[in-house]
This record gives sequence, C-alpha cells and structure tokens, in this order.
Amino acid sequence: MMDLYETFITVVESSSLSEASRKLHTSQPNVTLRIQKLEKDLDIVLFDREGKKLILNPSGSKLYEQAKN
Amino acid sequence: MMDLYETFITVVESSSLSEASRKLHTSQPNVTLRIQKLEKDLDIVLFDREGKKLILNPSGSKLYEQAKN
DNA sequence: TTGTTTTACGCGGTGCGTAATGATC
DNA sequence: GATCATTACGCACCGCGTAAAACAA
Repeated sequence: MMDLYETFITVVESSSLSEASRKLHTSQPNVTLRIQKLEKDLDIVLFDREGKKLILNPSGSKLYEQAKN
Repeated sequence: MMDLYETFITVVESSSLSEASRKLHTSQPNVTLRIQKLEKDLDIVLFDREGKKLILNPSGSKLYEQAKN
C-alpha cells in the first residue's frame, strides 16, 4: 500500500486534502481513507475536524515531528 | 505477505517443502506458491526439480548466502 | 451553488486453505 | 499405495477510483 506516513506528511504540509491528493497523485477519498487508516492503526486521533478544516492536534503534531525525518 | 526470503531460507534448510511448511505453519501449496513467486519476482530459477526433489542450483545457492544474513 | 470531506459501492490483485491432480518412489 | 509437489478453486482482505452523500462557506 501507499505509505501512510508519506500521506500524513503531505496532508500536514498541504492546505487541504484536495491539494494533498493532487500532490500524491491519488483521489481525495483515498487521502481521507489513508488518514483514517493511520489513525486507526495507531489508535490516535491526529486531526481535529472543525468545519471542513483538518487541524493538526498535539498528537498529530508530535507524530509529524517524528515522521518528517 | 509472509516474507518470501524467510520461506526460501526455510525451504533450503529443510529436506522438503512439506517439512518447510510445517516449520512455517502454513500449507504445502503455499510454500510452492511462495517459492514460485520469489523466482518470478527475481526472474531467477532457484531450484532444479529432479523428481520430487528440489535441488538448490548455483543461483539459489548464491541467493541463500546473501539472504541468510 | 461551489468546494470540500466523507461514505458507499464495485473492481482487481493478492495470499490463503482445501481439494484435486500430477509425479515419484 | 504412500508421499511429495503442483495446480485448481473459492474465499477474505485490501487499496483503489468513481459516484454519491454530507457538510460548510
């Protein structure tokens, strides 16, 4: 499968899932599913959903610091 | 998928696919399929089939030397 | 209405076990 | 016949894309 961490990093560094999906050359739904899968695999919520915005929460921020290296 | 190299090493170190399948806690057909897949992935024949015996050939031997570490 | 995220659905690929077949002893 | 390897078959799982739905601006 496509690497979930790469997807996560790309999402964090994008302004939307749409933009991330373009960078990752995949569909928007897939990005949603990958993030959901990552959260489920780790059993950690990484983003808070506020409206249509995904806001990285402290857990997500911590993971991002680790994952980007 | 189960690691193909682990399967390969186990087969090499066993006297038969049956024995290997027992060590690997899987079925005989699966071991056959994994070896076939490894050979196909690498595009290298690893064993010569003589009767019901699988005999490691030079290519297989070389791979085994690399893989066992 | 437009742009976004999410869910629903179906498809193709993959690895598995069981069963059947083939082949050797 | 017994024992082994291989092939056939069906099943479950997974990741995908498209389509539909849900939701916010």
